[in-house]
Amino acid sequence: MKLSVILQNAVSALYDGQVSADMVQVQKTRKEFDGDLTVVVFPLLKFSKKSPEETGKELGNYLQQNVSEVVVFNVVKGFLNLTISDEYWLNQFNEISQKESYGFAEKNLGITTMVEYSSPNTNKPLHLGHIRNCLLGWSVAEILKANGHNVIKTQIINDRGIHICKSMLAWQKWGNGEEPSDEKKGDKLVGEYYVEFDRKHKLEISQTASVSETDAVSKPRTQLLSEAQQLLRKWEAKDTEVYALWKKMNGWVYEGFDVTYKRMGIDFDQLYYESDTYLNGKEIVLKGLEKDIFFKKDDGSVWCDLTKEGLDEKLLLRADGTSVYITQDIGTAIKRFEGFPELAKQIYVVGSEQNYHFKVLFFILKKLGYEWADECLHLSYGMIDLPSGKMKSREGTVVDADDLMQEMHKTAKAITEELSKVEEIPENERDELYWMVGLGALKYFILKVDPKKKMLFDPKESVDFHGNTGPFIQYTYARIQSVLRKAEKNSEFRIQDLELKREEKEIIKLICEYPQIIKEAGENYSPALIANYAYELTKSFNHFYQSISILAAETDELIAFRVALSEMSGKVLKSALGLLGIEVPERM
RNA sequence: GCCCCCGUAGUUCAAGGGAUAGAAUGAGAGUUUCCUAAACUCUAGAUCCAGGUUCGAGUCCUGGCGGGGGUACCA
Repeated sequence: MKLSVILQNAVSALYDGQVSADMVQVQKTRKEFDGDLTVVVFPLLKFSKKSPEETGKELGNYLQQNVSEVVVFNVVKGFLNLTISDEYWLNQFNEISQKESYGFAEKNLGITTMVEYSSPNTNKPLHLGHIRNCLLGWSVAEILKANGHNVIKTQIINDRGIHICKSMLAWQKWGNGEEPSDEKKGDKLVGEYYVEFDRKHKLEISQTASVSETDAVSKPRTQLLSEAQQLLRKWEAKDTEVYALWKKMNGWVYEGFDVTYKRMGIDFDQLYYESDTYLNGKEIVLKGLEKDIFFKKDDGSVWCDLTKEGLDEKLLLRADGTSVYITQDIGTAIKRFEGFPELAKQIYVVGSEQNYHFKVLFFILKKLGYEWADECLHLSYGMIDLPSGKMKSREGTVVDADDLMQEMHKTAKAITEELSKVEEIPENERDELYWMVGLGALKYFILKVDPKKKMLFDPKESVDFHGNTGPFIQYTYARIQSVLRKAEKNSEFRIQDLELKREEKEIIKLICEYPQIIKEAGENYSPALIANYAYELTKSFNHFYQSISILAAETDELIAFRVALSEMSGKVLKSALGLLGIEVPERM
C-alpha cells in the first residue's frame, strides 16, 4: 500500500490537479488523536479550493471507499486521521516475524565506504573525547553495513612527530628504565613522561630569564625542546638507537590502547600510521608545486591559495621543507583511495573543532584533481563539555577512558547487587553482566545525543541507570527473555483475525518502522535515531507489559500472539542496541 | 578583527515548515497476593529578545543579546 501515490490519484480524481510527491504529507498520527496515519491537507487546498475540513472529509471518503485497509477516518482542523485495519497490521507482523535479520538492507549495494575514527596521538592515553569518537565511528560503520554498504573501519595513528619525542626524551632522562606493569599500562606510562616533559620544560622556562614560551619548531628557546628536536631529526634520519626507542615506546602505547579498545568493544579493519604516510603527502605537495597548483613564497615555504574559494592561503610545507598536519592528511587520503580502488566514500569522524581543516583538505584534494574528493565527508561531532567547560590536561580535568569504564562497572555492580536479582545469575557470569550494563549505560548516554551537538558530561553525577538509559532497555530485554523462558513454545502459531488492543497495535506499528529508522540513521550518520527509536519501543513494550497479561491471556491463541509480539520486540531491541555496540543480558 | 556552530521545563536530551512543543531526571501523589518495581500511572514545569516570510515558525530570513569553536608555520 503506497498511500502517498493513492493520495496523488485521489486529488487528481477529485479535483483534477497534478500533485507532486512532496505535497503529499503523510505522518504518524499523534497519540492524542484517533488513527494510525495522518494526512496533512493544507498543501492540497489549492486544488480543492475548499476549506481544510471539507477537503479532509472528501479525501477521507475517497480513501475509505477505494482503499480496503482504511477502515475509518476523522478530520481535525486540517488533519485527516486514518485508521488502518487490524488485519493489515497483523499481516505486517506475520511477515516481519518470518524475516531473518529484520530491518537490515536485503541486498548489498556494492558501495565500499571507509570510516575513520579514534585516530589518537601516541603520547597520551585515550579520554572521554575519544570515547565519543570511537562509539560514533563504530556505530556509524555498523549502521552503514545494515544499510548494505561494505565498510572498512580505519584509523590514522599519529605515531610520529615532536610529541612522541618529548615522551621519549623524558623517559631517557628520568625514566630509570621504567616499563609498563599491571598497575600501569603502556599508554599511561608514556603519557606520564609526556606530562613530565611539559613540567620540566616549564620549569626551565621559569628559571631562564627573557625566554618566551614559544613552541616554534624552527626556533627552540629551551634546552629541553632543542633536545627533543634533536631526537626528531635523528628519528627522521632513522638513527638506529632512536628508532628502536621509538618502536619500543609506541609498542607500549599500542598494547595499552588495545586493552582500552577491547574493553570498549570497538575494532578496526585497517590501520594507517602517520610514520608510513607522512612522506607521501610531501611528495604530492611537491608535485602539485611543479604543476603550479601550489606556490612557493620567498622563504621557501609552500602554500595553497584558497582565496577564490573564500578561504585563506594554507601552508603545506614549512620553509625548512618539513610537513605540517594537513600535509600528511593529503598523503593518507590518496593512499587510501589507491589502496582500495573500489572505495566510493570516505567518512572522517572527527570533532567539530576541525571543521575548517577538513573544508580546506577537501578543497585541496579537489584542486589536485581527485574527483573522489567530493565523496569525502567530515562527520563532525560536537565536543563533550564538563560542567567546568572544556577538558584540559593542564588543569587535570581530562576524563580518562579506562577510569571511566571502570567506574561504570563499579556502579553497575553496586546497583545490580542492591536490586538483588543476582542470586539467579551464575556467579561466573556476574562480572560480564556488570560490564554489559555499565558500558550499556555509558554508550547509550553518549550515542543518544545527536552527533552534531555538543554534550555535557558531569563526572560527579554518575551516568544514570534509570529512565531513558541503556540499562532500562537492557532490563526490558531481560524481562522479555524471562517471559519467553516461561512460555510454552508454539511455533505453529499464526494469527488470523484478532482484535488488537491499543497497546498491541502500538508495538506493531513501531516494529514496522524499524527498517525506515535504519535507513534514516544511515542517511544522517546518526546512531541517535536508533537510540531514540529503541527507547520508544521499550517504553511501549513496558506499557503493554504492565497493563496486559501475556501468559495469562484468555485464549491459547492470544497467549501465542502476545508471546510472539514480545519475542519480536526483544529481537528488534537486541538488533537496535547491537548497532550501538550495546549487548543485552538474558537476566539482570 | 574575520569565519563557523549553538541558545527548548530547575537539569540533561527530543521534535525531517504542520495539531495542544515530547521524554528523562529532579519535585509532588499513587501502583507489588499478578509474566523481573532498573518498571508503570497521575500532577506541576520550557522555545533568549525584537522584527519578517508563510494558511502554519522551536525549525527559514534579518538584527540584537548570550555561550562555544576556529582562524596568526600545533595536531
